Amino acid sequence: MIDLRLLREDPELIRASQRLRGEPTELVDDLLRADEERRAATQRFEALRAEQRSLSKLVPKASPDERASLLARTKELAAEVKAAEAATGTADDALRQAHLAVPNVVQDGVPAGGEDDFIVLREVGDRPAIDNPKDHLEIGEALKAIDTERGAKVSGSRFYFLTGVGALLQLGMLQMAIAQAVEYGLVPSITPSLVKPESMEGTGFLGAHASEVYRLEADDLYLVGTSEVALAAYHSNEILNLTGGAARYAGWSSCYRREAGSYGKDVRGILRVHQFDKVEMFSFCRPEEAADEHLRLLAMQEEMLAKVEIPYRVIDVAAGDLGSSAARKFDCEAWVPSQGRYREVTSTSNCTTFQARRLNIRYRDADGKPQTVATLNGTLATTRWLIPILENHQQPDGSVRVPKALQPYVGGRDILEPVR
RNA sequence: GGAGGGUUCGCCUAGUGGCCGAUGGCGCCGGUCUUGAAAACCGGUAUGGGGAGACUCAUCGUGGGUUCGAAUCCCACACCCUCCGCCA
Repeated sequence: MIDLRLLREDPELIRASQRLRGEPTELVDDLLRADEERRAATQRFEALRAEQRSLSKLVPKASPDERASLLARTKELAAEVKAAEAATGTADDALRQAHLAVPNVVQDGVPAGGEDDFIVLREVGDRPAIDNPKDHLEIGEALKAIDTERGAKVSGSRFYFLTGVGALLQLGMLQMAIAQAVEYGLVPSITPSLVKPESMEGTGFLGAHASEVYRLEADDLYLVGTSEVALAAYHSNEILNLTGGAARYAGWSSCYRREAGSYGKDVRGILRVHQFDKVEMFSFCRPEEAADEHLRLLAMQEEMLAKVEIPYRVIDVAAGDLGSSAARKFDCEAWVPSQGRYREVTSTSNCTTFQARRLNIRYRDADGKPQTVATLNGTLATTRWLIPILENHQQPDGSVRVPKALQPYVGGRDILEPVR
């Protein structure tokens, strides 16, 4: 939810952000109107309520004949108060709806446009020269590391088993991510995969992406698509102490996505699956520190990519391709030799105060006054990384070289050999 | 799944219809005293909304109801705890 004070002071700023996203500016005017109507309704109610309370206090002191007329008046007032309260409730609901409809204000410098209008900030690493590169599934099957056939047999399409060195590789990579996170002072966390509706809603995943989310009808719980959900809601309705700096976490969880509407897209291998594992970073910090914090998260992602020795590029995602909570988003895309192009392997978003306002997460400023925190998130490692790791490090004989930094996390193996 | 107990301001607690936004203790902050600290004493100590402001409104788990008036009475729900059963 955007800051209503900012909206009142500078509605044009919000309209400009909407234009950058390619979203209607009318939503901004709807919100302004709803805000005004709610304030008017509230004032009406409060005036009536104040009168009711002061008259009510006179009742016990009144003489018997005064009392009769007083009671007549207060009885009338009670009905008016009730009506005014109902009107306030209606206005509140309308405001909330209008409020939820407006996405976060885009940060200065974000490119305008949609999915293809990103800006490439840099390309890092040398792409390996591989003749007729095999794709990750072919390599993974030869290593007996990835089994999508049995995944489909047991659970359906877009499910898979990681076995043998495949399982070891994923566990090792995620452990390396946690180790790096700990090194930088993040609190390692294993988070719930099932969350209540308010947690899902608070993080903004029930808006445009509601159809992406698995819901357990019988228990009214949702399967998270990322531990961002649980980590964001972890401090909901709290006032954090940020005097020692940002509160930072690294959450490890399985993630679940319905991938509705992506039929026929990336069906081969483990690029786009219903369940995967991920280590996700999450920061709560002062709003004025958020842009720097964002760069810090990006740097940690790049450090991880360097450790697994895969070429990648960093893109500044265009406004129209941002999630509703994000003010800015950087993606790292790894080089995938079999496809001859870059594919997203990390994403980091600065949600400024947008997400925290909905989740009611605050800190105390220098004057001791509660203020809304900024939240940021970013991928540190995920199942998908196995793709560029296997493909970029494949050898002509079908084996796969293990990057040096990863070797200690896979039992010291430096090479993964095909299983015959 | 069954039975019982509970949910009040950071923590503990008082409060059974108006004097209650709410008692007391602990904690915390400030002050006095002290070479310093502790102790003692004094004062302060929820959040959100509206208003230029004096101020005002909301919030005692949540939602409804009764009443001129609800932390307090009634109904429903949620959550927590204990015990029994079941499962792992």
